[in-house]
Amino acid sequence: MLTLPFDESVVMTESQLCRKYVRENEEQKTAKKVESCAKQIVSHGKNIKRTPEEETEQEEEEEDKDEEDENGLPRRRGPRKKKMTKIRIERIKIRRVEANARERGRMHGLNDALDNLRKVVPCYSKTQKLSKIETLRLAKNYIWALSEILRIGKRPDLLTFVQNLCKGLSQPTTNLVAGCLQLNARSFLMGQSGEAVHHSRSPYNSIYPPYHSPELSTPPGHGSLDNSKTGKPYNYCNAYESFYESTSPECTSPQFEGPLSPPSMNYNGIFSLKQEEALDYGKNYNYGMHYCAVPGRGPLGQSSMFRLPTDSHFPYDFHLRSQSLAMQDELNAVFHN
DNA sequence: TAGGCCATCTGGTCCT
DNA sequence: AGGACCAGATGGCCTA
Repeated sequence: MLTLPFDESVVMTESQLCRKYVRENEEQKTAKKVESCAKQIVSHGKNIKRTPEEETEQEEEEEDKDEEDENGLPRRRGPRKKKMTKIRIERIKIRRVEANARERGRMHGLNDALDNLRKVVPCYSKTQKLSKIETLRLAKNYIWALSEILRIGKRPDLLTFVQNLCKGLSQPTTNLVAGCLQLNARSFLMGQSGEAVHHSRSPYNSIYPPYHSPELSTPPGHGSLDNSKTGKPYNYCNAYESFYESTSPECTSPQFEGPLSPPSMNYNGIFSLKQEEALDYGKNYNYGMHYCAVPGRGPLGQSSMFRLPTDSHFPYDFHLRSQSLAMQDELNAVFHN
């Protein structure tokens, strides 16, 4: 019946520790409540000089004798309604208090699991926590994006990756993700014609040449999505489909076509790929969360981005061989402020 | 001050 | 009977 989670104590965060402290206080309060209820029952039993068991038996005997209902009609068959005596009410109260404590604990477990989920999705921040719903949405997008990478066998560019992550997320969360990646969130905006607007000033620009889209470039310093001017909410779903000609994660789950190994988690809760070659390139290169996206050399929005031949040799294309571990650290720092 | 988010309480349902 | 799970209600806190 009880399903215990795996031992998460080793990854307990400050917030979890704080919550644990609060929890312990609550447990003490609950214990006091139960104790007081129990005392009431005992005192009640003393007053009437009968034990609760005797009380119950007595009640049942009385109920057996009570063959007529309040209208004087013969008693119907079926489960009898037990009288709500004081002692029974107190018992119900105790059960309720205990049930509340269990429910609280259950919700705490759920929140702990959510905290752990927050740690393995991009943009984990101790100071600015994602809400529950946003965490779930981002996690879903993240899984979907990684699945797409596995399915296609090639890295998308950073901007595309972030766009996928942000589908369906609220504007503040989108801004947060953009901020984490030091991307200008405006670069997510698509032109009216559905053309991608991109000019990202990302950490990767220092390694790879930026996209060449001078006609679409946006002045720097606009760090937030601003849909108020158009009056229309930005629809990432459309953007996505214009890129990939595929269903968006908002619509369907990815179709796995091959026996790909799912991403595994390392001790940090970071996704990494199960691949033997990784050893050749040093120390389990992490992907995904520590996504070391490299902008494609072509223009963003190039629909061939995810349309590689399906017989491409995954995971060989997958290695980020040219990336240094130092760069990985830098990117990790970006994702985990 | 309204709205979002959250924790908690509560009663109902299902299952063991 | 009792525990797990769920969803609705409620009130507190925070922020734009």
